Amino acid sequence: MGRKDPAFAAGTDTVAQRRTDRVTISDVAALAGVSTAAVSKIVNGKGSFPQATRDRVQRAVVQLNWAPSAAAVALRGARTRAIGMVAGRTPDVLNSDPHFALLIAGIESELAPRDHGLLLHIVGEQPDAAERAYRRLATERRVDGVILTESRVGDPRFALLRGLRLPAVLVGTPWQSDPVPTVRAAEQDQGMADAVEHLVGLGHRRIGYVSGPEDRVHTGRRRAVFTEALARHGLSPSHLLASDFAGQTTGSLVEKVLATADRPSALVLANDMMALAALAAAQRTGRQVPRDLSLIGHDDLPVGHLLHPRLTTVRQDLAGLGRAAALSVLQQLGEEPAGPLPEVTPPQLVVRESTGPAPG
Amino acid sequence: MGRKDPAFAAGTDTVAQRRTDRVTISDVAALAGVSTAAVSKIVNGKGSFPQATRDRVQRAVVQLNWAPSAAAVALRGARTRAIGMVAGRTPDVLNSDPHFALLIAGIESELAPRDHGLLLHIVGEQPDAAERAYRRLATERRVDGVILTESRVGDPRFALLRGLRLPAVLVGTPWQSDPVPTVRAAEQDQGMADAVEHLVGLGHRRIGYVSGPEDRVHTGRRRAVFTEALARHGLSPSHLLASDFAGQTTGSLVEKVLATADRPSALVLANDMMALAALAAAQRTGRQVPRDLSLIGHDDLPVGHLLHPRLTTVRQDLAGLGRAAALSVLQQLGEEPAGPLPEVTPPQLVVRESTGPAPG
DNA sequence: TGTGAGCAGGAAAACGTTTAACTGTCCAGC
DNA sequence: GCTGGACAGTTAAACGTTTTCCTGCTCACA
Repeated sequence: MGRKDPAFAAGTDTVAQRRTDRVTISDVAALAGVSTAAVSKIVNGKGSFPQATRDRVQRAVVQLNWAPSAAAVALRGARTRAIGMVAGRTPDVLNSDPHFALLIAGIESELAPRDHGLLLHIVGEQPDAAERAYRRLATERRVDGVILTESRVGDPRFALLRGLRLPAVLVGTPWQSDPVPTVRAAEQDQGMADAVEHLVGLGHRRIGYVSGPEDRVHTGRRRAVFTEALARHGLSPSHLLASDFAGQTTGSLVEKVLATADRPSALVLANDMMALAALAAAQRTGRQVPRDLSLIGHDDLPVGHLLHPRLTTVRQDLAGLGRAAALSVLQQLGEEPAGPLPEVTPPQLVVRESTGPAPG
Repeated sequence: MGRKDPAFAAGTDTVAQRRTDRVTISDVAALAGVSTAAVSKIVNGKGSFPQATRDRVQRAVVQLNWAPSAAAVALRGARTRAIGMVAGRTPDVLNSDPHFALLIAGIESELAPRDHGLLLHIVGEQPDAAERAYRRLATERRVDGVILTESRVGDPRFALLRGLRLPAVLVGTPWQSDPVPTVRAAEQDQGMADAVEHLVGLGHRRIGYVSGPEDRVHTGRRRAVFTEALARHGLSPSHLLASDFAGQTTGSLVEKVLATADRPSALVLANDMMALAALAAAQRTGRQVPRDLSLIGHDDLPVGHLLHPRLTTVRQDLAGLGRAAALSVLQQLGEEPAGPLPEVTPPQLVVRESTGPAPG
């Protein structure tokens, strides 16, 4: 067994300490009676070796429980086998919007089987914090590529990452025509358009939209789609509100709007948590959903169909987006054969119980 | 500028390619006119150098936008500056339980300012998947330490990590007396006990408990606390149900219980999402909360006070736990001065609107 | 004039892999 | 008998840092 262990020239008990220390490829090589090069090639399936040698090496690997040091592999020029993601949100907003969790789950479901890690950085809202994070990720060569979400108006990250030569993929709609690879669903506006059709078909005429933060690219886009869809029926939005993603703000905003005389009979909201807040606000002010007010959310988070009434919403295939994004970076890295990415299900209106005929 | 660049012996345009490649410490050294050793010492604040030299080096660093390669630093024996976390849950359960997001946010809030990364792995529920993930993290030396959550009955991870010599900290209650460092709140059972007191005080006598999966350590513990608190009033649980963490299961379980003749008048649930599902189930079967049924959740997730009625719950300081956990690993690594960890607020009953007097 | 301290900084090894280039042996074919 | 090729590996360089000794040099002081 341990008979073949190399006895390096070293201080007497340094060796002892060494032995209990991490096991390296040389230990494996010594135990298998071959060179480190042979071990490396065999575990990486590179050269051609007789079965007997391969077995000896494999046994040694298992016996010593060896795995190549990620640092050494990375240094040697191979890959880090890690993908980065920087979330530019404050912790509590992040928390109240499970959107991220779903996306990350999708990403990991592709990364994990390929033995890649996800290096997550949650930085505050300040734009330079995110930039610093990316810069560090790149110059320290901590990751092979990054996944971006929530592109913003005038987003500086694309240029930054190009400059840093860090492969990247954006989940969502890029700002202008940024040449960064992008994953998104086909017909991505259809869901929102359908939502408007649905409401108009139910007789609603006073329909408002509560958007997320203005600096997100999708905020403007979705609102535009909303407005255009209304325009096709000769209508215009009764209210255009901008909230942040936190439920509290949305709640009081909605309460205020509902208190006015020209209140909407239906509200479309930028995500499901905002819709949940709106629902609560309506109930709190003595209104019933959908009798007095119809609500449509966005994303189709699991919470939506636990509610009473169940939430009508525009389903987004967040996990699918995450999966596609992960595969896209891996393709750029040559870790995954090129080819079409898996389909991302287009946004789709899911009619449940929070929408109904217009009152009166 | 580039005049001092070393001209390595190499093919003609290989050099050109090299130049556009990543910048290394030698480039900085050449530009500043010193050795790489000097650069290293100066940026790490080690030796003593005259201010002029320090300035030259700093300028060169900035000019070339250099940062030490994480791989090289790690290989040299310093730290990876990354902490690992393995979530042994399926993606959709992870998603429907925002508990994780909050914890992660807390962890990152301490890690980020110290330039540490969080390497996240989401593996399925199979126990060996998690074990493999830890093993890889350790043998590949990808992280300096790990944070564990959700200790399970007979949890093999502690022994595993000790064997791997990977510093670890557990968030929550260890199984038996595992000698792994642990962060948890003081008086961690008080919240649950108060919940029972609260219900009994409102006149409830038929009180049930809906727990999470049996293999979690806290499942048994909380249920025991629940049962004991009832016993102090000469009562015993009217129902003890075990659900998973998914809302669906809980919903149908609660519907079923409410349909029986000996139904409880109050229900305590293992987390807020389960309470939300229970609320919906009650409403769906025509019952009003809290008139016909009182509900108490656990964790105090933001969603709880967006609901109608607002959820009475046992608040847990998840972000605080995350922060303390992060600091605890950093202390073990010597990255953070030893000292008391920040206080984690003890679990605390937050009475809101989902609990009321017992009916009839 | 010699000596030692203190300063400013350099040379080189080490960390653990991967890989290009090479070596030695054996055998087939001419 | 010699060449060429396949086989079964080995040697050594390279990746980019950090760190442990070093080496000159200057200057004060005996």
